[in-house]
Amino acid sequence: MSHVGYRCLMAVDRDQVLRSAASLLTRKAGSTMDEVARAAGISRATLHRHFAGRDALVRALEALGIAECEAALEAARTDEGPAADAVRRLVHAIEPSAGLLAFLYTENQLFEGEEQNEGWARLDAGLTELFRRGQESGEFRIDLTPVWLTEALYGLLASGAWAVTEGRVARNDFTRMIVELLLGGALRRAEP
Amino acid sequence: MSHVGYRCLMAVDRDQVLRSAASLLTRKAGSTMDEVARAAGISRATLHRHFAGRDALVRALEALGIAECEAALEAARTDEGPAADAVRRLVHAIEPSAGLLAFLYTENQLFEGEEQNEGWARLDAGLTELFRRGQESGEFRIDLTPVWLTEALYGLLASGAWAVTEGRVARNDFTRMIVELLLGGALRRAEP
DNA sequence: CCCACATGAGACATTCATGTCTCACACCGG
DNA sequence: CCGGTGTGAGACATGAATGTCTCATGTGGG
Repeated sequence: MSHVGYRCLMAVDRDQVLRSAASLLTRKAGSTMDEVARAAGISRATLHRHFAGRDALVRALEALGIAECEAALEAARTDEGPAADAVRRLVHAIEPSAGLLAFLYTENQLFEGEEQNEGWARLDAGLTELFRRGQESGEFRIDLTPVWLTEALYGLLASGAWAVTEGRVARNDFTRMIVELLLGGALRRAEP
Repeated sequence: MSHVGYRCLMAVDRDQVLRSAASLLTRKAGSTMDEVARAAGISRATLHRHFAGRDALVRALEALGIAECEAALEAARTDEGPAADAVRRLVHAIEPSAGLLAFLYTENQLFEGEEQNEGWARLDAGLTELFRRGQESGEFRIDLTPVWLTEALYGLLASGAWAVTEGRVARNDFTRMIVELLLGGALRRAEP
């Protein structure tokens, strides 16, 4: 009856279900609750015992995505060293979460309501601060606003994840492609 | 009874309805057929007389988006002059369609089916060719594949349109922000 | 051995968007 | 004035996904 006993008896951990759902919805955003359940190897009833409904599931995925991104932001130590290197570390750390991020990016349900998770605001603030620091240190150009650079990074992460799942970009090139484009742009540099 | 008479008597042109739907769905992707109808100033019945169903409407919007992008690709004359200038002309020409493009970008229904509009393939080919030309002329770096640059451009257009509607980026900065980031990147150049 | 408990399977009601239909009305040309 | 025609309003059926419920089953611990 104890909580410990309860959790240990669960055939599938709630977190496992969440990961499975993230994996499936990343590939097929319109999946049914039934499909999500089957993908996790459980029944629809059990899925409902973990998440009250589809909305709750999506919200949980949102929280998971935010948590992973915040962990990546933390792990990348974006306040240390050159900003360009920090961006590289950050993208590399976010890479495993890029698929989930892309899914959340297209789940407009999350943003249509008036109240949106404050986690996004914290993430935005962290990223924006990184770009602002890079501008202040003279590494980044100042004619592109930190806010836009943040938005652009989200967009590149999403399209990068999409391009990988579609097989148009090699999985191993993900981080490099994004970082090189975001920082260096497409133009050939004069001389290294 | 003639076709001419039929069309002239329509209070609202089918194209107007399509534009209105594009405008609404760009802002609220999950809008109902009823909302789309009301936004166009017509009844749901009339909307169904124009488009057999929601699927048909989305397909029509897809065709519209493709047509607009192809027109922009044409107008930008991407096979003339420096590739960088061509990219700038192209983004500028696509700007009015960016919102619609962003909507289609998130409408995964369009890509889940096995058969997808060949217009996208033509667009991809045109964009990829532009980037390839830029690489060949020595303007663009060769370590970023033309396919990735194409995908990245889509992503930047979508996130740019989104950022503008959210008020995070000034509407007038749309083209410049995208082009400058795509071509020049965030790093401060050594010297102009 | 027995009990507690999580689970799977399935039935069931509900909700919502959609698709279809009818009918009355306004308008326009003859 | 009158018939044709497009339209709006609304009723109605449909289908899909969802949310809720019950019950049988298996398993693990006491």
